[in-house]
Amino acid sequence: MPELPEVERVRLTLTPHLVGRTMARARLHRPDICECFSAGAKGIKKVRCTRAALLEGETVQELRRHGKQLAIIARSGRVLCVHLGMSGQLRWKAKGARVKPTHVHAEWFPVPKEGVLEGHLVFRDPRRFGGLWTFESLEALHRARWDSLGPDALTLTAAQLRENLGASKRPIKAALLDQRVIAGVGNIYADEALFLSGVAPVRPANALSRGELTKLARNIPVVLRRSIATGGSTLRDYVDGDGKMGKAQERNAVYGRSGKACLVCGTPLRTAQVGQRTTVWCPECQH
DNA sequence: AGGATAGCCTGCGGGC
DNA sequence: TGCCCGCAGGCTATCC
Repeated sequence: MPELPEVERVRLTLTPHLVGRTMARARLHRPDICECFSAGAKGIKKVRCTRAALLEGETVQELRRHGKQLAIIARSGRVLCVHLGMSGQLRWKAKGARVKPTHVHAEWFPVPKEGVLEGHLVFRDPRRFGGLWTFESLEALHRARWDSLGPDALTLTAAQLRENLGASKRPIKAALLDQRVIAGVGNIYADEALFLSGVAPVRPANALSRGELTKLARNIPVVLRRSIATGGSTLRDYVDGDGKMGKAQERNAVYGRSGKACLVCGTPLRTAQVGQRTTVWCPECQH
C-alpha cells in the first residue's frame, strides 16, 4: 500500500528515467481515472482531458512529492499529479521487461534516444483508488489539491503536529491518518510510529502530553526514512519505478504482526479497529 | 463543524 | 475443486 515511503521510492527511481525526457505520446486507456483542470474566469474548473494536458509534447523538469501524491512537472509549467491509492503502480517499463498488462490505465512514450525507444512509463491501478489529475501550473495543483494537505510527514516538526491536531479528541491513530493533519502517513506507518513512541493508538489526541507529541513528531520521520532506506513496504502490489519490491515490511514491529510477540517485551500484540482501520499495538509498551 | 460512516474497487485467502 | 464471503485500505461524499 503506497504511503509516503513507497511514493518517495517511486519518485527517486523514476527521476533518472524521466527528467529531461520529452514525451512523444501520452495514452489514456481509461479516461475515468483522469481529471483535467483549467483556469477559467471563475477559477479552476474541470475540462475534457487532452493529450497536451497529459504532457504529450512536454519535457519533464522535475518529480515532486507531497505526502502520498506525486507531481510530474513539465518545463512549460504544466503538471500531472499522480496518486497511487491502494494498488497503483507508476513504473518505467524497460524494453523487454514484463509488466502485467491488466489494469494499465495510462502510458507515456518518450522521444527515443538516438532512435532507440528503450522504455516507457506505465500507470497501473487494479483497484482504481488512485488516479491522475492535470493542471496548467504547479500553483493550480496547490490550490486544487495540495493546499488542503497537512505538512509533509517526512519533515514533520513537533510544532506542526501540535498545531494541526489542535484540541481534537479523536483517537491519535485516526488523526495521524487524516491527510489534512499530516500528509503521507497511512495505516502501516501510523502503527509503527505509535509503537516506537510508546503511545496507545486509542488515546484521544488531546490527551497526549507535550513530551509525547514531541516524541511522536520525531518518530514519524524516523519510521518513514527507515522504510525509504529499505525500499518501502511491499504487501501485495507495491513496486518502485523500476518494478522492484521493497523489504521494509520485514522490519515492521507491529503492522501485520497481530498476535505475535512484541519485539521488545514479548507480550502478544493486540488488534482492534481504530478509526475504521485495523490497528496493531503492544498493550505493555504503549499507553 | 468535527467526527463517524458508507462506498468505491479488485484480488486473494480461508472455510466449507 | 470450486465457490462465496470477508478483508485489505486511501480518500471522498454524506450524514449526524
